[in-house]
This record gives sequence, structure tokens and C-alpha cells, in this order.
Amino acid sequence: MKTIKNNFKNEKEIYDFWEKKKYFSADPTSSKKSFSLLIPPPNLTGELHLGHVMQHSILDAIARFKRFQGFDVLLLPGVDHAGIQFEATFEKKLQKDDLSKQKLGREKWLEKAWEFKEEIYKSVWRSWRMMGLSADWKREVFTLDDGPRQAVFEEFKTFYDKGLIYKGPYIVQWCPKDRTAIENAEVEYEERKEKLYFVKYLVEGTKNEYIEIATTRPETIFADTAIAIYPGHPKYKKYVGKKALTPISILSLSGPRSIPIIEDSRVEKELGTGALKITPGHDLLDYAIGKDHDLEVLQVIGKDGKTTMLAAPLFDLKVDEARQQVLLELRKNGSLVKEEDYKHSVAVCERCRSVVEPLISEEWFVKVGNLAKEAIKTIKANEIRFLPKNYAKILSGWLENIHDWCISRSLWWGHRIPVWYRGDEIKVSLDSPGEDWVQDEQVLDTWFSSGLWPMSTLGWPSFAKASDGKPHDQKAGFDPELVKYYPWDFEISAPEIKFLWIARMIMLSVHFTDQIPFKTMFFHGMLRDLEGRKFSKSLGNGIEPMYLIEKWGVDATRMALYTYSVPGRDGRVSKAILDERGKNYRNFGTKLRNVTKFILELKPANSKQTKNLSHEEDALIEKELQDLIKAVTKHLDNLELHLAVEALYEFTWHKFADIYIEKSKARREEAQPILEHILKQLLIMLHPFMPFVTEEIYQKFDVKKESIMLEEWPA
RNA sequence: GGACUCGUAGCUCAGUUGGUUAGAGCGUCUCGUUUACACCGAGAAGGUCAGAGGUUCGACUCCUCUCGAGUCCACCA
Repeated sequence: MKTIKNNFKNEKEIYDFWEKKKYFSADPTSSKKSFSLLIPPPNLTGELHLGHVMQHSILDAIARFKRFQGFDVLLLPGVDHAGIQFEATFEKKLQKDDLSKQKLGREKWLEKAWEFKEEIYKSVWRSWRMMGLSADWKREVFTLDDGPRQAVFEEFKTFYDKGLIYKGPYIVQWCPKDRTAIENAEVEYEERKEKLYFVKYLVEGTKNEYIEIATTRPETIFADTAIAIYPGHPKYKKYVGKKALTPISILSLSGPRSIPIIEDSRVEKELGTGALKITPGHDLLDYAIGKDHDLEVLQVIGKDGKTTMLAAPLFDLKVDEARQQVLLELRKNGSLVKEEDYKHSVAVCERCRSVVEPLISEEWFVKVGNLAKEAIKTIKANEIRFLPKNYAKILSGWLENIHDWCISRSLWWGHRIPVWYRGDEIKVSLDSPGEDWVQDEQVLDTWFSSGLWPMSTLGWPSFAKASDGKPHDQKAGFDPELVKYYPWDFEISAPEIKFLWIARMIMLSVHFTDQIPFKTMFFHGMLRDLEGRKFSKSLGNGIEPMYLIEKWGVDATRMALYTYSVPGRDGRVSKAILDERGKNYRNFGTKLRNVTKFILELKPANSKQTKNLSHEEDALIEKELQDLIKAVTKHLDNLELHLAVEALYEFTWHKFADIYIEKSKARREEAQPILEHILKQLLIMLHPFMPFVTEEIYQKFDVKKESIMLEEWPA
């Protein structure tokens, strides 16, 4: 036991002290049992928000608790390059300097992007330290680092060699603003009030027999390649096999065109008129129907979200303008039968909220059917503990209906597709195979690398066993002993990325390592505003974590957030409500300091040295302390941090301070050893939640260790 | 259309496997400057635990239905 008392001036000094002493470092050579926690890498887009702070506070509390319990703890930090979002943020910044992708070119742009990355990284780094995150900094990983780069290559190459990766022109969800394909899971739906237009197509060979269809997108008429009716349509059945004319007058260079009338069971009786215009180039269902009927695929909306030459002379118009122009014409030529108000959901890009345009694009895909099956088996075998439990069902349900994964993105920020071309030759290689080889222009979906996060952070594939039983080459320089931390004991996430990220991690880990990626998967709730809306930059309803930290301190901010850490439950907060809780826990910190002042600074000269529980008050408080220890331990084991916090608060303030301490004043000398004992035990139990005050106070004890972090959890 | 979550004091939320007078914080009210603390202490008011029915010796807790709030998935011609 050392008796040097550190008199820390502020939280930063405490943090620096811990770091200097390497208390956060995991030790792969340790004989202790390991406990590993993986920090979900925040997106490289700017300051951490309140949700991050809550998530990371939860991780930190569990890490500190496990250290007290004698585990060799690894809390591994990292940041995600976040392709689309980073580019969007970066683009705004470039605009201010009157720069753009076009002006800079790929190389210059990447150079500046890496500089910007450093800028953001520093702010994330500062926030983490300020919050007291006890992460093992020397093992920090960025998803574009060499390690992950090797891992991503291994992943791509393996899939490619197994024939699970293919490339080709398919219909994809295209975001015209971000100018890239996105996948279904990145598409959201917004309810909008639009019009449903009823348009008649003349049946060829008749004078005035028409098929009426309903559409919300008249501007795509230019790309119609068939009319499909449901089988046995009473009115239109007789036209099957004939042709219809697109209702576009000579004004258009392309029309009117003659298109076949077909039958298809995917056309629904109840919707619209039971007849559907088929536009394989701009609708997923139409694409599928078109494929089965060998229909031509035309494209009237380009990747810039504007009309193509197919619509000439309505060329180069935005979708909305094109729609208005087409409607003018339809009215003029009498094809527009009627229009109705119509409420329906429109597909938008989850990142930029612009309307996505299904269109044909050359992209890379992964066949994930079998991977999903393996993952489902694992989930159904309950190998992973999900909190809340029902997420197991939600995830396996999604995996059961999984579609091929579009992994290419038309971006520059990310892992470039490791495929090289020379004439007709194709090679999969991380670096250029030689002169005259040109690399694929696209990069991989961010989740293609994030999905490997549990493995790439630990140096996979260097720890993977090859068929000869020896570890792979170790280019990335990772310590193979890190494999002991895999699978991870604990992972946490916001529920909104359960498919994009969590499901992928499970699929990829099971496939590549035959193991689950993590033993416990904790989904925290979302913090929302009082109307129940998500916090977002565009709504401007966010609450800055720094605001709370500056006003109430880190410990109080953490405590306030633990009260919202019930798995799967959203919390409604406002500045006022968080201020209230912040104030409450700031007061609690003050209470702790006052208790300490009374117990340690105003210690009577002739206090007893040893505990004696013969007095009934002493016996009672000791028993209550034991109950508290049991309760807090159980709550932490069950990952019910909010209950642990509540129990500690209640005991400290209302049992210990209000009752026991008051009574002890009458017999202070005798009670002194008990007062000290209880205070120390409380500090240890509170430390995972309030790391700074507890260390500050702990240092005031005469008999103590170098740091509270070296203490043991009360048994 | 399918799945799920929630509806507990004025507000934000807890409430472990069903068990005696349902809890916290803030807010409100009344006292109190006793030598750790007014960022405090003592005390009080405030809830038919959304509603109805059921299971049970006993339900906020389990089951069914209704109403209300919300999330996710699928689809929207």
C-alpha cells in the first residue's frame, strides 16, 4: 500500500495519470481471464453526439467493472471512414473554398481528404479522453488502415475465388445527389402526397380501344417497354399478345412506340386499374417482370437525376420538370383520363434524404444466401446473447429474406475495389499487377469493411489458420496473441444499424472464423426529442454533449445518460431534462465530496482503528452494504446499468449519508473505521460510472493503492 | 399487410422470476441557517399503474380484446 496522495487539479490530470500508468492497456500475455469490448467505430463526420457519449459511457462502465473483477480487459477504439457521409461532409467543406471533386481530381482530392480526416479524428480523440474512456489507445484502428485493408482484400478475394462475387448491369437504388448506388437497407420511405395519374394507351390496330393504367411517374413513359395486366383481367384479357402505343405525341423524338401487352401474375388485381406499365429501367418490380418477358431496358433518367436523350426534346430536365412537361402533353393529346390525390411512400436516401432513382448501373454484388443461412443457424442456436432478446428474431427474419449485396459505390473515399483490368484480362490484387493495368474506379461499400470490424481490429487474417495450420503472413504487424480476445465478449450498437452492420458482422464472422463475432450484443435505445423525433442536424434539435459536460461535468453527464441505458428503450430528452439530471448528479458528486470531507478531513484524533460491528447501527449498515454489493453486482452482470446507478445513489445518499452518518455523530470514534470502509467500497462501486470524482476522492485515503483503478470489486 | 415496443405522480422515467401501505429525480407546498453538505436536511401533497375482461388465494407484473403513441420490415400502379 502506497501512501502517496495525488492531489489532482482537474479531470485531465487524472486521465493523464491513468494513461501514463497504462491502466487501460490489455495484456495478451496475461494469465488473467480476458474480457473484450469492441467500440463501434463512430463515423468520421464530425463531433460525437449524445448517442455516442451514452454508448461509450456504457462500454467504459462495463470495462472498468470487469477490470475490478480481475479480468484482463481490452476496450478497443476505432473510427469508421463512412464513405458516403464523409464525402458529403467533405464536399460541403470544399465548396466553401470553391473546390470540388472535378476541380481537384482523384489524387489531390484524396490528399485533402486525408488531411480533413486528421482534423475530425482529433476532435473525436479529444472527446473520448474528456469522457474518461478507458480504451487501449495503442490498439486503435481506423477502417482504412493497412490492417483492415488486408482484411478487406482477403474478404473480397475469398468471395471472388468462391464465385460469390459478380459484376454486372442490374437495377439498383441510385442516389442522384450522392451519385452512387446504395442498397435497399440504406433506403428509407417518406410518406408524400402526390397525384396518381390515369393514362390511356391506344391498343394498336384499333381506333379507340384503350388500356388504362395508373401511374405516379408519367415521366418514365419514355422508357415503357410493355403493358402488363393481371392474368384474366376481364376488360383487357383480349388484348394480350397485341401491342399498345405509348401516349406520347410526335413532340417526342422517341415516341409513340409500339409495346407488347403481356400477362403477369405479379400485377395485382386490386391496385390501380389492374394494368401496369412496365418500365424495366426505373422500377424494381418492372425490372423483374421485364427480365422474365425478355423486354428491352430503356433509360430515361440518368445518373444525374435528369432526363436522357430518350426524352428529347425534354432532354436534361429534372424529374419534376419532366413530369410537368409530360403531363402538359398528355392533357393536350387527351391521354390523361383523370388524376387523383394519392398518399404514398417515396424512397429516399437515408443519408441525404433525396429521392432515389431505381436505374440500371454496372455494380459489384455478393451472393449472400449461404452466408445468411450460416448466420441464421448461429442466431437460432442462441450462441449470441441479444439485449433485448427479441432482436435475435428480428435479425434472423431479415437474414431469411436477404437479397444479394451491392458492394460497389461510385465514391473515392473507401477501399478501392481490388480488381485490375488490362484489355480483357482481369486480376484481383491489392496492388497493381504491373504496367498497363488499370484499377476498377469504384470503392467498396463501407459496411463491407465495417462488417469485418470484430476481426480486422484483432489483425485478421493474420490470426486465421491456413490449411497448413500456420498463421498467415503478418503484413499488418498485429500481435497474433490478440486472437484470445475473439470472439468479443461485448458489443453495443444503436438499433438503426442492426442490418447494415450487426447482421453483416455475424455473417462474415461465422463464415470466415466459424465463430460468433461477439457473445453479447447490446442494443441501446435512441435518444429522441420530446416529440419523439430523432436528433438530426437538419432538424437542429440536437443537444451538444459538450454543453452538458461543461455545465455539469463529465461524471454527472455520464450518470445522466446511464439512466437512459435500458436496452432497446428510447428516451425522450430535452435540454431542460438533461440539465435537470445533470444538475442532480452534479449535486450527487458534491454530496460525495462533502461526505468525504466529514469522514476523512474531520476525522477525530482518537478514532478506533479496527471495525467492530457489535453496535446495531453498525451491523445494520454493514448488512445493507452487503445487500447493495450483491444488487449492484447482479445489475452489472445483467447489464442493467440504470438499476446499478439507482441502487448506488439511493444507498449513498439516503441510507449512508442521511441516516447512518447522522447517527454516527453520537459515537464517532467507534464508527470511524466503518465510515471509512463504506466510503471506500462505495467509491469502488461508483467508479465505473463516475470515474473522475471517485479517483479524486480515493486519493484522500491514508491507506490506499496508487489508483482506485487497482482496487478490487467488493465481494 | 407482417413483426415488435410502449402507454405508471405535473414532467422525464424505474419497477428483477406475480406477494404486504406502487418508487426516483425535477417541479409544487410546509418547516429548518444542529459544528460534512442550502449543489442541504425534516416532512407533505400528488397515481382507480390507458380501458375492459380473464387466469390466480393474490396482477402494474401473465393471457385476450379495445383505444392511443411509436419503431422496424414488406409493399404502394
